[in-house]
Amino acid sequence: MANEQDLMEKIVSLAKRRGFIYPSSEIYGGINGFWDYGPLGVELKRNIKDAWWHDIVRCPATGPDGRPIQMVGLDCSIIMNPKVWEASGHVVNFNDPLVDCKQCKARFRADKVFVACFYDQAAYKALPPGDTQAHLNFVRNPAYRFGVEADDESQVQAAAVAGANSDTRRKLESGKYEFRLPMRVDRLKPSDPLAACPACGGELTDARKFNMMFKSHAGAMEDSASLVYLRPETAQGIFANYKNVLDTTRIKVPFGIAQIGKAFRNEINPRNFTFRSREFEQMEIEFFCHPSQADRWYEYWRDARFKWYVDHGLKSTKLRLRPHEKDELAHYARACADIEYEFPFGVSELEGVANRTDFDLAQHQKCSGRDMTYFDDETKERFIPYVIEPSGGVDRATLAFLCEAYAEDEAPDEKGAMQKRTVLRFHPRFAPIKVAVFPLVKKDGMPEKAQAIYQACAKHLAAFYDEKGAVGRRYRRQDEAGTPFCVTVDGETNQNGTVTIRDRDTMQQVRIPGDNVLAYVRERLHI
RNA sequence: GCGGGCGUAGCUCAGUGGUAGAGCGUCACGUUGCCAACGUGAAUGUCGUGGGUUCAAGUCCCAUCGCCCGCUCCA
Repeated sequence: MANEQDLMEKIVSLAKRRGFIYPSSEIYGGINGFWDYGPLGVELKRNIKDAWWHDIVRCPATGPDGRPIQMVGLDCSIIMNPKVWEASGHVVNFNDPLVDCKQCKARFRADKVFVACFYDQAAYKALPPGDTQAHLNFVRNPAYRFGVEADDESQVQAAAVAGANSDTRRKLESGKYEFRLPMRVDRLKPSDPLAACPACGGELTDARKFNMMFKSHAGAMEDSASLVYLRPETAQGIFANYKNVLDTTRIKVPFGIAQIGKAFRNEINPRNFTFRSREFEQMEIEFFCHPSQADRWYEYWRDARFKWYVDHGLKSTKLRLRPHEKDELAHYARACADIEYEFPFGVSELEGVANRTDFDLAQHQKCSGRDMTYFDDETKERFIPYVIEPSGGVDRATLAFLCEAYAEDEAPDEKGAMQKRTVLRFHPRFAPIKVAVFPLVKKDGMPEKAQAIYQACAKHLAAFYDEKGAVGRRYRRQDEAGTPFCVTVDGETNQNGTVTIRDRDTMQQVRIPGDNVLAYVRERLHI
């Protein structure tokens, strides 16, 4: 763990030092949960988004039905009519503290749930005096404690007795049991094991407001009528536009709508560098299909998305595909799998693939009054499509690729002694800079020739020119930026026009004609 | 949210209540001949922020913000 912690610190440090990721508004002390991407970071992140958009929208694969996948893009506004969030369930119980049962997943208003105990007097008196732990264990024994829903404290005992079984009631009447310790659940200390679910007796989570949406006001008046939310997910914008897309594109089920965009969640506890941020970017597909085909499409997208991460360099040994257990599923989902990556700080979710059924469209149909059904002209069938949702975090993917790329190896210095080298082994598609061009020294016309090669490359791909300091240092700098190739103009260039081109990972150099640099790089990087 | 640790130069970090420091990095000039070269010089700090104690605070106290770790949480 110490090593992993060191590794994460090195990555954070490198990210800052080389301009990948900075703390947001750092000159004012930063702000918890917000991050900025620097010059290299913005290229990395953009490359990831571009690759996703290309592979999903522009050039989609063949689906499980043997036909090319139908996919269109969308870019929705961040602020929408608040009714969207009422329909989606995000606004539920806005002001009320809520608790969830960890066991049965039921949700209650914390100020309406009380916990108490029926003490077994005989057992209680038999406890060794002065043994605090024994008393605590006694009180927390699930056999005695219970939760009950009641409007206020005065009703707790009656409600508890009414809910008790006949055996318990007899013991209460005979004085063997005593009613004790009624306590509102949101007044317990966080995570107090006394908290018990009124439905099943299971352990409850801490009381908290579940609404994590950032709020603002649209218009001049800051009243409840002007209240709006920053979207906490991009999905609802797609559902809200589902009918528009159907009506304007001649697209047919099965098809998908893809979107990349910012979302905002007022996380209680941002943590782990950019992994859990309050402002983040999602790349998300809502794939609409016939209910009978949903399982098949779910499996297809789950496996396709997993493979995408593997194909772009995440080691399969560090990736997990974790299907959710039945009791772990959200209320709207019939199946869900997380694609997880083994970050230095632990295994965490990169992307979730869920079968959301017709929950969202049915919800919007109900709340908006608009018809969300689809009519299949071939089968003459009318239905609300099921939705398969692969939803990935762009910032999480960026962080995963950054962590995966980070490597330290050894390289000989000028005198032949081995020195530690830090190198980012990015997939070529993601490397922020594809090729760097150097003159070996700043004389004999080398800078001019190098500039010409740089200019030719820069028209087609991300290139970088550097003539400062020793060439070895420039190589190492590019290693830390993850640049796959470095081109050096030297004395021989003057004689025959050839340059050296150095590979980031092997550090081997080959001589090629200066005119061939662009073609060479494009061929090797498949771009 | 709770508990613990830490905030000093771009990075990593020293710093005993008494002049603000090192290594690396950055920049300039010179030198150069392929993997963090060398020489000379330079820039960079409200010591996270705000109060307090003191003749004097980077150092002690309080608050606050941020980061890290553990727990919790992540519809």
